[in-house]
Amino acid sequence: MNNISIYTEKLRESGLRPTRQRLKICEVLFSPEKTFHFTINDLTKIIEDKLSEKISLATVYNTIHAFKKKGYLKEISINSDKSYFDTNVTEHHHFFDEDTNELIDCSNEDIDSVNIKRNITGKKIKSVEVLIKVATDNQTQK
Amino acid sequence: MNNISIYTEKLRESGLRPTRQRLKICEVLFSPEKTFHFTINDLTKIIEDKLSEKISLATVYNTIHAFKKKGYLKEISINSDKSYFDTNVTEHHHFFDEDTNELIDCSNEDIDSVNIKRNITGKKIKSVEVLIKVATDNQTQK
DNA sequence: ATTTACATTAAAATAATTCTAAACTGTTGA
DNA sequence: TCAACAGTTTAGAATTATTTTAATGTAAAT
Repeated sequence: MNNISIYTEKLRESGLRPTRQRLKICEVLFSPEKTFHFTINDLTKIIEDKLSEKISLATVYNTIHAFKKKGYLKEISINSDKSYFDTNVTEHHHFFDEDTNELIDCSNEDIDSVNIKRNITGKKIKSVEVLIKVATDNQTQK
Repeated sequence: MNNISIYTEKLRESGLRPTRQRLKICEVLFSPEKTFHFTINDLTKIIEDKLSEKISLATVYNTIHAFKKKGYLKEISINSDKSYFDTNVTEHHHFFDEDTNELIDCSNEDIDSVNIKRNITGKKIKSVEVLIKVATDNQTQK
């Protein structure tokens, strides 16, 4: 698998220097066939465990924010304690399993598009996100 | 205005002791005719400035969480840096102004109810929240 | 009144994230 | 090719939000 040249190209296109660290992070994030969700903590663990690479936490944050700004990642807010990121940057919504703290993608068929009948003067809609929290029946609402 | 006896009663009903601190917080949160949004920081400032009362930050956190658990407040996650709370506990959605960091309630007329066509096996839907991020046109998406 | 269980408090601890300033490295252009 | 510059990385410190701790205080039950 030599995606490295592809990632190099992509990074350069977006005005980001293709450094060793960024290429590694690209591999972790964009090589899997399926998109996925992660926290900075998850990502750092993957980098350390799977690839036996040591990338400074600050660099991971920098890179993730750079990728987010370029639109290669989406940030999803569920609770305040940490940020979740999504490698699926298409417009879509989420289920959040409160029992397992797991995020599940909604496909277009899962939910009708949200119809907003009001707008805020002078403002443009930047994003519309639906978050459906689920839990087993006996669970208290969080 | 003697809501104090009302709050005392409410607290007692929910199994919370009506302490001086809790009654003060009730006054700040539930006396205004209009519901509103706040962060813990906002609330602490209001308590210190408007009422010249000093309530320990830990107590504010405890109380807000107790009130949330009892269903007197809702927590809204927008970004990871802080939690927003809402004294409007009815089912409703929000606009979030990225320029001003302001939360705006959606009324029922503003948005059609969200139609979810999928369910997660063994799980019950606990909440459905729509968050519409807005910003002035020239603003970069956050 | 006393007791008891729940609350408050300041301060310390923790966790997520950002900042800093120095060292490093792609890239550009001589 | 190589020097020089601008953008990057890094470890560690700083910051911010929140939680924990352990001692003290207080509402309510006995």
